[in-house]
Amino acid sequence: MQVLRDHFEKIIPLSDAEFAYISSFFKQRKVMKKQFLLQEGDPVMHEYFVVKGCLKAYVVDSADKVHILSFALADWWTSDYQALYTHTPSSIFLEAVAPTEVYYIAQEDKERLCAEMHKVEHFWRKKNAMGYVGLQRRILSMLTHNAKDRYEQLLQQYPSLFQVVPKQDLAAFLGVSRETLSRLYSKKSG
Amino acid sequence: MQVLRDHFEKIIPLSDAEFAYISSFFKQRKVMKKQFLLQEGDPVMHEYFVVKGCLKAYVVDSADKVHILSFALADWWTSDYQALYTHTPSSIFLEAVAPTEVYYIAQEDKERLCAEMHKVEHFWRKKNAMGYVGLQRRILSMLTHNAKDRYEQLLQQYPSLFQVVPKQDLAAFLGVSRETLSRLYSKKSG
DNA sequence: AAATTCGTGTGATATAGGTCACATTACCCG
DNA sequence: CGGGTAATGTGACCTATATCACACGAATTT
Repeated sequence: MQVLRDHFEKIIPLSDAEFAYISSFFKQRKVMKKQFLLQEGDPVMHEYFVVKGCLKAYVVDSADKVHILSFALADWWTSDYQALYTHTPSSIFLEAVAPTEVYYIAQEDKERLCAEMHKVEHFWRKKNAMGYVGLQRRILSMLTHNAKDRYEQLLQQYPSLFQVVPKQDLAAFLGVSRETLSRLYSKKSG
Repeated sequence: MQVLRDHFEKIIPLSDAEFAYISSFFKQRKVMKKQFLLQEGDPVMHEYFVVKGCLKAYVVDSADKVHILSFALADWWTSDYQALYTHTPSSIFLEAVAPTEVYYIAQEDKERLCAEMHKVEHFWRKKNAMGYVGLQRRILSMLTHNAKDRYEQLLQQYPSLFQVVPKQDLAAFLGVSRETLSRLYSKKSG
C-alpha cells in the first residue's frame, strides 16, 4: 500500500501508526479488462483508488450510445459519487479498460475516518477541491473548443491515456462520434 | 449574517460563539447590475457567498464570444477557484447579473478556519463534494442531450434563473448560440 | 420623451459533426 | 496459427447548430 501512503502524503504527512490505521479500512481488488466494478442499478458502497490500469465511468443512453463521464488512471479516485452520497443505485458503469488494480474503501469508513482524523478530512477536502477545478476546466473546454482542439488538449494533458484507451472511448469522452474523431487526424491539419 | 449561519448549520451545528468566530472573517459587499467582482487578470483573493441577486462567471474567447462557466444565485459560493488555489491571476470575469449582495472571505482565512475548526473543514468538504457531483451532472447533460433538452433540464432545475438572467446568457451557459436558443421555443415542439 | 443601448426574433445561408454502411486492420483466444 | 471479435478508416449523405444581417420592442440613461 505504499502507493496509497505516498498519495496521502502528497497532502498530509502521516506517522506509521496513522497510516496503518487509515490503510486498515482499505481492501484490494484486481479486475481484468472489460470487467465491471459497478453496473447500472448496483448499490454503490465504495470509493476506488486506482493503483494501476485504467477505469472508465460511463452511461449508456436510450439509443445505446456510450457517454464517458471520466477515466481514472493510476493515482485517481473514482466511483459513482452521486449514488454514493445519496444512497441511490448506480446510474453508471465502472469498467476496466485495461487490467486494473484498485484499493477501495467503504463510504461509511471514509466518513468515519474523516470524523476521527481531521487530517484525513483535510486531505479529502483538498482532493475534492482539485477535482472540482478539473471539471470546471473540462466544461470550459467543451464550451470554448471544437472537437479537434479538445482532442489535442486531452492528448497534451494526459498523454498516457492514449496508450491504454481505444479511440472510440476517447471520442465518447470528448463528445464526438468515433468517425469524426478518426477524420480529425486523417484529413489532417494542425 | 443569519443567512450565512443558516447555510452553515444545514451541515454543521454551531454555537453562538463558534458562529461569531467564523463570521468575524467575512465581510459584506454590494454590487450593482453589471459591476464586476473579478475581471480577467485580477488577483483572486476571496471566495464569495451570494446572499441575494445573481453572479455570472464567464470567459471571453478570442472571437469575443462569451462562455458562461457558472451562475451563482442566493446561497451559492463562487470565485475563480483555479486562480484562488494556484495563486494565479483570474482567468474569468465575475459579474453581477442583477443587484447582488455577497459575503466574502479571504482564501487564507478560510484555510485558517479549516485548520482551526474541524467542523468547518467538514463543511467545506461536503460542499465541494456536492459541487463536484453537480458539475458531473452538467457534463453528462452536455454529452447526452441536445440544446433543447438541456434548456428544459435547466428550466426544471433552476426555475428562478429564468426570472433574472437574460436568454442570451442562458445560451452562453448551455453552449448554444442565442439565435438557436430563441428558435427552440418559437418553432416549438416538446 | 428622445436617444441609446440591450435583449430578442427571424430569415438566408454555411458548416461541423452525426449517421449509416461497409471495408480494413489489429487483437485475442482456443 | 487460424478464426472471430474488436477497433478503426472512409465514403455518401443528413441534420443540428452556427453565423451574419437586420428589424423591432423594452429598458435605461440623460
